[in-house]
Amino acid sequence: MLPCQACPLRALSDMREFTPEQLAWISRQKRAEYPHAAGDTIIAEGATDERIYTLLRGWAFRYKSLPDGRRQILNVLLPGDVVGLQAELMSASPHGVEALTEVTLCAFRRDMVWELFRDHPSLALDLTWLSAHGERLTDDVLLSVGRRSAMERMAMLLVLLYRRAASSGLKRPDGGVPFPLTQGHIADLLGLSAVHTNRVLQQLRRQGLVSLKEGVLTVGDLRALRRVADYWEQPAPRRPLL
Amino acid sequence: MLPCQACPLRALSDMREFTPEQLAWISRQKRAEYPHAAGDTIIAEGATDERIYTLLRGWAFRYKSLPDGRRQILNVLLPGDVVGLQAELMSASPHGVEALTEVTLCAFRRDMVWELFRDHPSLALDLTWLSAHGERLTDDVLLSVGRRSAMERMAMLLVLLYRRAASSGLKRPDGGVPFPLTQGHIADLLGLSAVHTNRVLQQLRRQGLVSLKEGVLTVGDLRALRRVADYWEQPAPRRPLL
DNA sequence: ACACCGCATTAACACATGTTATCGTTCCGG
DNA sequence: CCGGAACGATAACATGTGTTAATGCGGTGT
Repeated sequence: MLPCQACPLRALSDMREFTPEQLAWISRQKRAEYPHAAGDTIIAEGATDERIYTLLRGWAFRYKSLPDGRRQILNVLLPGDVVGLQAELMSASPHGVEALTEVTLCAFRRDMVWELFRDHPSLALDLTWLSAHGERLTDDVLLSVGRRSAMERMAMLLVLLYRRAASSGLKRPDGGVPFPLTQGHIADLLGLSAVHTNRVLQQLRRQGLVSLKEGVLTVGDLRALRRVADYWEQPAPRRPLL
Repeated sequence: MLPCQACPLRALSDMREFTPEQLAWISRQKRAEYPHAAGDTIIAEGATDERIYTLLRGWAFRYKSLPDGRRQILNVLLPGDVVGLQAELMSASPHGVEALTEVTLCAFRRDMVWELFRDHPSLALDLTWLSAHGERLTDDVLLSVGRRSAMERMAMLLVLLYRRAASSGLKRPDGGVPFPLTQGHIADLLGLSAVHTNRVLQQLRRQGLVSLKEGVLTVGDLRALRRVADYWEQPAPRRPLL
C-alpha cells in the first residue's frame, strides 16, 4: 500500500504543499487501496458506505438517475478528487459513482472526517475546498446543459476535459490525452441523446477541431474550439490533496 | 441588530440545536444586517466580497451567465442558507447572487471561516454541511434540466419549492406559499424559454394541479403533481444554522 | 469459427421546444 | 394624465434535438 508521502499525485504542479506532519497523519488514516474495473459501480445511488475515498488512479463519474432509467452525469472525477463525501455524513448517498476506467481508490474510515475537523483544522478546510471545488464544476455543467446549444456544450466539454486531463499529468507525447468516455457517457453528461451527440461530434471532426478515437482525444485547434464554446479560461488554482 | 440567540429561524422544526456557547460565539461574529431590495444584485459574478452572509429573510438565487446574456439559475436560496461561501475563500465569486424579494442578510467577516475551523470544529462541520447541502439541490436541478421533459421539470420545481417554502415556515393559512419567481425566473431555472414556460404552466393550471397568481403558489393536487414529476420524496434531514 | 453484444455511424422522420410577434394589464415616473 | 417598462398570455411558425431503425465493426465467450 502506497504511503501518502510517496503519492505520485503530490508531484503535480498544481498541488498545494503539505507539511510532513500532515502527510504522516493522512497516511496513518489510510486503510486500504481498492481496485475497480471499468464500468464498476463504486457507490450505488442510495447506498451507504463505511468509507470515503480519494481517487488515486483512473477516471470515474458521479451521476443521478430517474426511475425509468434516464441518467444524468453530474461531474467527471479525476485523480485527486474525493469520492463519497456528502452533506449527510452518515446517510445514503444522494448520487452514484461509477468507474470509467480501471480505478484505484484510497479508502478512509468515514469517522476520520470527525477527527480531521477536531484535530486538523487546516486539513478540514482543504477537505471543504475539495468538496466545494467539485461542486463548482457541476455548476458549470448545469450552465452548459441549461443554456448552451448542443454544439457549444460539446466544445466546452472537450476543452475542459482536455485541460483537466492535461493538468492531471495525463498528456501524451503526441499531444493527445486519454478520453475514456463513450458517446453514451457524453450524451448523459451533456443532456443529449446518443444520436445527437454523434452528429455534433462529427461536425467538430469534419471541421478539424478535434480528433477522438480509440479513447484518445486530440485537439486540432484549441483556439477555434474555445471560440465555439464561447468560453475563456480562468487560471487554475492551486489545489489540496487528501 | 438581532442577536443570533433570538433568531426566529432557530425555532423552525428542522433546525439542529446549538449550545449556548456556540450561539454566543456566532452572535459575536455577526457584523451587520444588510437589507436589499427585490431585484438587487447581492454578489455580482466575478466580484470579490469581504464578507459572507446568512440569508435571514427573503428569497434569493445563485446564477451563472454567458457573455451574450443567457443565464442559468443554479439554485434558489431561502432563509437559513449561506451566501457567498466558495472554494477559493478569498477570490472572485464563480457565480452571482440576486435577491428575489426584499431580503435581509446577516454579515460575517470572511476570515471568520478560518477561526471557525480552528476553534469550533463542530461549527465548521456545520458550515460544510450547509455548503454541501446547497450543492445537492443543484445536483437535482441538473438532473431535471438534463433529463426531464419541460412538464416534468415544472412539476418537480413546484413540488420542491412548495415543500421548501412550507418547511421554512412560510405556509399561509389558506395553504398557499409565497412564490416570488416570475415566469422568466422559472425559465432560467429550468433551462426553458419564457414562452414555453408559460405554455407548460398553463397546462398544469388547466388540469387544476396548481394555482399560481400574485406571487402565491397553491397546490391543488399534490399527489398528482408528484406523479407528473415522477418524484417521490425523501424525508428532510435536520439542518444546522450559522 | 461462430454468435453475440456494445459501440459508433447514418438516414428518415417526429415532435418538443425555441423564436418572433402581438396584445392586455398593471405599475410607476414624469 | 400620459408614456413606457415589466410581466403574462397566446398564436404562428421555425428548428434543434429526440426517436427509431438499419448497418458495420471489433471484442469476447463458447
